[in-house]
Amino acid sequence: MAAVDLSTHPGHLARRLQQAHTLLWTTMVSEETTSPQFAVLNALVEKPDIDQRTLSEHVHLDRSTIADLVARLGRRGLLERVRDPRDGRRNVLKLTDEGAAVHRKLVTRTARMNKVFLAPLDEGEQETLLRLIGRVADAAEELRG
Amino acid sequence: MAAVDLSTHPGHLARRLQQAHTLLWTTMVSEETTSPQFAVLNALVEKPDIDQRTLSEHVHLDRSTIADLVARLGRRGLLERVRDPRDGRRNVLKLTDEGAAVHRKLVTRTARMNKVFLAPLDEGEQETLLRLIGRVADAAEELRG
DNA sequence: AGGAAATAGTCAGTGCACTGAGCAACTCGC
DNA sequence: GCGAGTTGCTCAGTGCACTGACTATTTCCT
Repeated sequence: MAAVDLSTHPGHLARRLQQAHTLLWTTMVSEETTSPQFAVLNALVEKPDIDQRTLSEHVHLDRSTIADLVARLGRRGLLERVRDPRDGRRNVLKLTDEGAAVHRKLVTRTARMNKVFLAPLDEGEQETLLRLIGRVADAAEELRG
Repeated sequence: MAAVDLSTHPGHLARRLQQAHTLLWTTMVSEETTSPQFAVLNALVEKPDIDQRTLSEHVHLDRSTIADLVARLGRRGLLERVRDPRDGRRNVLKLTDEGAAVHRKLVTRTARMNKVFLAPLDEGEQETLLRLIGRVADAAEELRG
């Protein structure tokens, strides 16, 4: 069996895309706060005081990953975990002032970075790319919702 | 500062795409052999007896990651690492018969999986998606080649 | 030939991401 | 109101992926 051309394999391309993104992120956005961490901060700005389960659905990460991630952000003082008095299973997540400040700073930087990242495509292509990735990801998540 | 819509962020979408792909891979292709591992096997079918450095360029992974990955494949008997007698720094990688057999088996399965993965898009859109991702990834890799 | 620079690989450390097992707390049905 | 099932979280284990520091080998320049 001959070798296959990986440039026609969406999984391989997805990995390369994410890898390229991570590299650009650390140089243009932040060395301390990663892209998934920003996603968590952003979700907490949008919906304050949610629990980890709800958060994990919002950012599309599983509960174990969220637990690690939130613990790291907690250690850096960007958020607090408070046991829900109404429901003792839940950790209610509260963004600290510092967490909100970090989010504010990164919002502008990510916007700048996204421009650079997508610069090789014209505006129509950029819109197409985002829409097509979204459709494939949505459909796949549907399968194992 | 208000929250941002992550569905317009290519990095977030890239992560979701890769995540969806990984999930489908483990159910449709293999539970033991991951997609990056398949990329390595495939590279060794295409170019036998290369060293880890060359391999890392082919599959777009850095040398530490390759070392781990190759060690795992070696432990499973899918390849062998031989010190190059011509150049004592190099590990020459040799696919075993079993490694070649695993590759053969996975080639057909990945083809099937890619079809399912991209099924939400029509044929033209599929081609567009792969091409656009490729261009963005290539350009970003160019920056820090 | 002999020392400086480049190259291949390893190792430690950090972070993302998943599964599967297990625990504590809540809800529902009777 | 009590037991069964569900839900939220944690923990251990594995694998991907990077940086930065280090070792060993080769190459290149004088």
